[in-house]
Parts: sequence; C-alpha cells; structure tokens
Amino acid sequence: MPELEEYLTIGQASERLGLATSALRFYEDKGLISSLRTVGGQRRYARDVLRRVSFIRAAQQVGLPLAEIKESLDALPAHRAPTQEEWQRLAEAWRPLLDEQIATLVGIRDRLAGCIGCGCQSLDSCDVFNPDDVAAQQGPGAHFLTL
Amino acid sequence: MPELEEYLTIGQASERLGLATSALRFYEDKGLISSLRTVGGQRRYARDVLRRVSFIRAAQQVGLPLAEIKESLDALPAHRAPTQEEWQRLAEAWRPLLDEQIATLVGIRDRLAGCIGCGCQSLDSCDVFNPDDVAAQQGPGAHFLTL
DNA sequence: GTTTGACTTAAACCATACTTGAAGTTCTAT
DNA sequence: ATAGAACTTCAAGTATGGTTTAAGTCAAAC
Repeated sequence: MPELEEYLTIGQASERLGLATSALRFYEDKGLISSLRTVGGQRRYARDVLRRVSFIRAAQQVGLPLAEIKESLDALPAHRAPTQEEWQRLAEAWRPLLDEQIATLVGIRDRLAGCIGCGCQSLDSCDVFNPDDVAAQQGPGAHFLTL
Repeated sequence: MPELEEYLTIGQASERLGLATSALRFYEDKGLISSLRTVGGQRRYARDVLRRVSFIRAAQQVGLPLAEIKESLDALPAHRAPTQEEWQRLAEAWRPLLDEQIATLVGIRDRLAGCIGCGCQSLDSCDVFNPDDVAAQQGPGAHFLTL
C-alpha cells in the first residue's frame, strides 16, 4: 500500500509549497493547518495540506490576516478532506474583498494616468494626491485592508 | 497676511488626513515628511505635507514598505514644494508594480470564477488551490509584495 | 548498529508600522 | 493671568508574521 505517498513530511510539504518549515509549524501553532504524528512524534501531513496552505497564501495576497483566514478555514471539516463545494464556499466569500481591492488599485492606476495625461491642473483635483478630508470619513486605520 | 492658513499644526494635518498624530510624528522620525518648528518647538507643516502623506498612503496600498517609499520621496526637493512633474515621475515608477499587483489579484479572481463555474474537476487543475511546486520556483518569501 | 540528515520543542529574536504613556511645555481664548 | 486643549519627547508596548537558536530525538541508509 502506498503509505509513503499518502503523507508528507514537513520537509516535503515545505519544498512543494516553497515555504519554510518554520512557517508550516507556525501555521499549525496558530491552528490554520493540522498534522498526524508518527510514533516518534514527527509530523505527517495529509495531502490536502497543500491545498489548505495554497488557500492561505492566496488569502494573504488578498490582504487577509491569518486570524481571519483561520476563521474561514474553521468552517472546513477537521478530520476529512474538504469537498469541492466546501472549498468553493470559502472562495466565494472572498469575491467582494477581491473586487474591492482590485477596484482600489485600478482606481489608483487610473487616477495616476489621469494626472499624468491631462496636464497642469488636474493634480490639484486628483484623489490620489489630494485625498485630504476624504480619508477622515472612515474610521482610523481600516480602509480596505482591515476589513 | 494669511500666516495662519499657510501652515498646519499636527492636529490639523491629522484631522485632514484621517491619520493619528502619532503616525505623522512617526513618519517624520523616519524621514518621510518634515516640518518647521514654532519658537516654542511645536511642528508646523507646509501644506504640501498633505500631498506627501497621501502619496505615502497610496504607496502603502500598492504594497510598498515605508523604507522604499522614503527612497522615492528622497528624490523630491527638500525645501520647496515639488512640481507636478516631480510628483509624476514618482507616480510613474509605480505603474509596473500596480499593474503586476492588479494582474495577480485578477488572476486569483478569474481562477476562482473558473473553479466555481466549471464543475467538479477543474479544482484539481486550478492554480489557486494547487500552486504546489509552482511557488517553489521563486525565492522564499518574495512573490509580488516584497519587490 | 551507527551515522547522518531531517525532525522535535520552546523560547528568543527580528522587522514593520505604529500606539501608548508619562511627564512636562506651549498656545489660545477669556 | 490663567485654564484647558493641544502640543512636546522619549521609551516602552502592541500586533502581525514569521525566523533563529539550542539542545536534543527520529528515521533511513549503509
């Protein structure tokens, strides 16, 4: 039986994910991933850890802190590999965030292009360089990253 | 003479920018902004600090660390308000970064849509959930944020 | 059965980006 | 002239996301 291929050591997972072993242990400490243990106490990861970690990294790119990512992952079953539908429900939850973040960046880019394109006085009415008073409407900190 | 309108106290700048006074002092400590001082030692900001700080905040949204933002700002004149062209040169330097970051997020979004849209087996060939081996090609850490 | 590389924990350390607190000073309005 | 709000500095604290180190154990090949 392919028991050797069934599970990954932390080094194997690390290599495949392009992530330090310390980061995997850190994620496990924080409850974002879990592992089985050998009799000797070494970690063995089920293969779905690869998908979980990939999900974590993608979520980080979207700007989510690990604590929130954990909350999302907590919706997944603890002791069996999640189904496709379960992954998709998580993924759909990001859509608004993703859209918002993309809109923010595209907004910066376009206003940038506007400032560059249209000559001398647009700069004074440009949101990118004169948000002034605008930011003050939202709470301190926050904006889109702290969602 | 409108000396009162010419300069901003730290509290006024803070309020207009929607940013804590401690953050403004922190930026000044780090050399990202500068101020004049009253006889009594209080800060007075020239109005272009608003644009500078807005630039900083926008740059942070693009993922740049303060140290790099400082390097960009160091290209601006120290003792006069930058011209429009000077601001634009800085802004243009972000274009590639912005484009890259937008592309990354749009990529995640589209692959997400693909996974959700196309039924049961796409998940196994989806980059978002199976980057596996892919990430390992780049150095540890890095990816687009550490540019 | 022994070596060697991969693994273990726990605690300490790092960098970034700020915030908070203490103790005191300045500014502005009355 | 004085009260109170706003300001000052400096040091320490916080949160996030890890990495590093020390001292030792496990697993696999020889």
